[in-house]
Amino acid sequence: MSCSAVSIKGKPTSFDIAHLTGVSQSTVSRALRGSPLVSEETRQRIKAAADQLNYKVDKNASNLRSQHSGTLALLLFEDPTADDSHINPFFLSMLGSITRACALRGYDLLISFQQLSDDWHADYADTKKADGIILLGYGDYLAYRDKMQKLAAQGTRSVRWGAVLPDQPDISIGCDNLQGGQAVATHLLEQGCRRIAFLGDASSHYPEFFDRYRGYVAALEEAGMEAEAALQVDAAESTEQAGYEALEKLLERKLPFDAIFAASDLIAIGAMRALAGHGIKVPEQVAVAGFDDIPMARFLNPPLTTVLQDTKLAGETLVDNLLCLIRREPVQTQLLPVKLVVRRSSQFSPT
Amino acid sequence: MSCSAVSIKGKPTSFDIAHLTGVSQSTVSRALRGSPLVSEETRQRIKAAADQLNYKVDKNASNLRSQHSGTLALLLFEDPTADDSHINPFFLSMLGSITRACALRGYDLLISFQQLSDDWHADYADTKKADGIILLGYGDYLAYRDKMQKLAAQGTRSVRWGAVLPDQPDISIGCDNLQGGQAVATHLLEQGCRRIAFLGDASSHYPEFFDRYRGYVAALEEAGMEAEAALQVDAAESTEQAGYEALEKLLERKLPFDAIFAASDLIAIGAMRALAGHGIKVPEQVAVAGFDDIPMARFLNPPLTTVLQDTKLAGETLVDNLLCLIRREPVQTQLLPVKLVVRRSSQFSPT
DNA sequence: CTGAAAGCGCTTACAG
DNA sequence: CTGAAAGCGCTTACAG
Repeated sequence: MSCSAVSIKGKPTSFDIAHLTGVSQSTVSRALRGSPLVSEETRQRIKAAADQLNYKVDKNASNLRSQHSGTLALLLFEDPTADDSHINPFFLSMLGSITRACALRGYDLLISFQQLSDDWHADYADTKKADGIILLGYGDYLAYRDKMQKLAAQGTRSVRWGAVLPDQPDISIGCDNLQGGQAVATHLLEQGCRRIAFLGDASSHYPEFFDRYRGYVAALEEAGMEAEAALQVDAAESTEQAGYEALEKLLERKLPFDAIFAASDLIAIGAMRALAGHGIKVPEQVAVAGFDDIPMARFLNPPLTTVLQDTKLAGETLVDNLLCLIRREPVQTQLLPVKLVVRRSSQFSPT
Repeated sequence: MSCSAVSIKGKPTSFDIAHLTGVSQSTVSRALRGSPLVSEETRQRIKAAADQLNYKVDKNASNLRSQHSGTLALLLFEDPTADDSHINPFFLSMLGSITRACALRGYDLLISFQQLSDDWHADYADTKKADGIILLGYGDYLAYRDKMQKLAAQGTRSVRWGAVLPDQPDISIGCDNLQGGQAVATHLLEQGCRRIAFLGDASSHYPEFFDRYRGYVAALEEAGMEAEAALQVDAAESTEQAGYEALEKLLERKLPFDAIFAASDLIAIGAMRALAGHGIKVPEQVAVAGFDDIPMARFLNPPLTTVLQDTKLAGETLVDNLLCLIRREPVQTQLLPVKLVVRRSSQFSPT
């Protein structure tokens, strides 16, 4: 089909619209950007012409000129697992809510999965492809802390999902891991469990797990008990495999335990598999609880007691805070509420 | 910290690097792009200076000039569910593999979730933000077919995940749904099931489901049986809820059945919940199979027999084909192999 | 309310 | 192998 008005090769430009409507190119630009300087009648004519030619503003040109991209970048850090096909469902859920939050605010989203070990090629901000960066993922906090520091030093605007720490170089949003951990442990104690093992790293390398652990310790202390170091088993990666191995390690210690508090749902799933392998019944003999409430938690056998993080709110908060940063408005680190979700895996009933 | 060589306000440009190294800006650009026209010695000097100033090529400028963006866009279509928080895990998995495939090929990826009902604002290509578009998602094929046609007419390069159809306006990559459906039905027949219900739309509105249904019909015919229309129940959306409702509808028909072939795993999960609600035992009384092999399939109770689609290969194929299109190389629609994964849910054992 | 003009930071013929 | 220059398609002071 040929155009009735002007014959144009390739994509039309604002000059084409200008010719077609008999105004200047500046006016076309203003009209399409919604400038109040253009009369309504002119704007309508211009819009009609733009529609007719299927004209769209070239973002590369407008971004170059106006020096912002209307785009955010999401960097998802993965454990460098051999099997690269599965991302922690919790982060997938975060990714979904961040994508939606961006769209609602008129921003596009670039995504990138990064191996923590790789060279951090978060060039999106440096190359002006994105106005700011959202960091997301598990991984050794201390290992990428200096990278965040570098980002901040370069003036890159970024927010991070993770533990809110006193000495951090950036803005972070996280859920109340401490309170979540405390809620889980309190619940398990209420079920009658007395020897609760914790599966997950409890060091400043993994501050979110550490906070969950601290909450667990706090709950025990509140109940007049003391946390036993031998009942904590590292599981740095938040994977099923790490959970499986952590439980095997726990069993090797030959200590009695009647509950498992896994630092994440994936770890809990692995632990449950290991328990089943040893013929230990969940929840009758050993109660189990996780953290995250990933979609499959309710479908497990038995359904998993866990802590729900509101990923929708989390995504929105991350995006909103980053947009504040971009607009140079003041922002603060924030702690989001969590909710204990009780399911059958914690219905402890020793005989 | 202040720069030792030249004092610069804001981000450095290629002119800054040129001044610093005593060459022209053109040479800086060539050197950084790896042009063979630059001597190795000069290139090294320029690279060193660029590193020192932390210079990065402005993508908006280079994209504008060179007329391509090095970016692909992924449009994920969602069922307009009220609860907007969950995306079908299968597509999440595809999203992961597409992201990785893009990264490996040096492309960035923009993502966007789209409601099928919404105005299709796939402006990424028109606005030059992306060189091409990947379409992904369930939804009424006929409802967005003309939109794809429009995309193609505008010269937008795009590939779609979905059924490979004779009359389609675009390039699509899909798995062999027909063979997958046949494999499931054959397996259920081998388990001794004789009255296999199909849960899922079987019309050209949902061509992937339709192909799975056709495979099921073919398997029955091969066994000398005929598909019974009353044993097929629509479940247009691929959601747990749709599966639940489909099974309730099936039960209302008061027809005997001994197996459920759900057009997707999510539908199977909903159906299993409904079966449990009626006290019907899976797999003893009714065998169940799904399609997709989403991560939670193996954790269900009982673990779900299903059809694995190789999402890694699928993502790579989509990206590679789109890149071919962008380079104006010939491409073809492709059918990817599937694999039956047998788990306990199909261990039919009537008493 | 509108237009002429400068310029965002590159890439790439063109000329040497 | 290198440089001077044009130009990608916009936005936005500046002048009216």
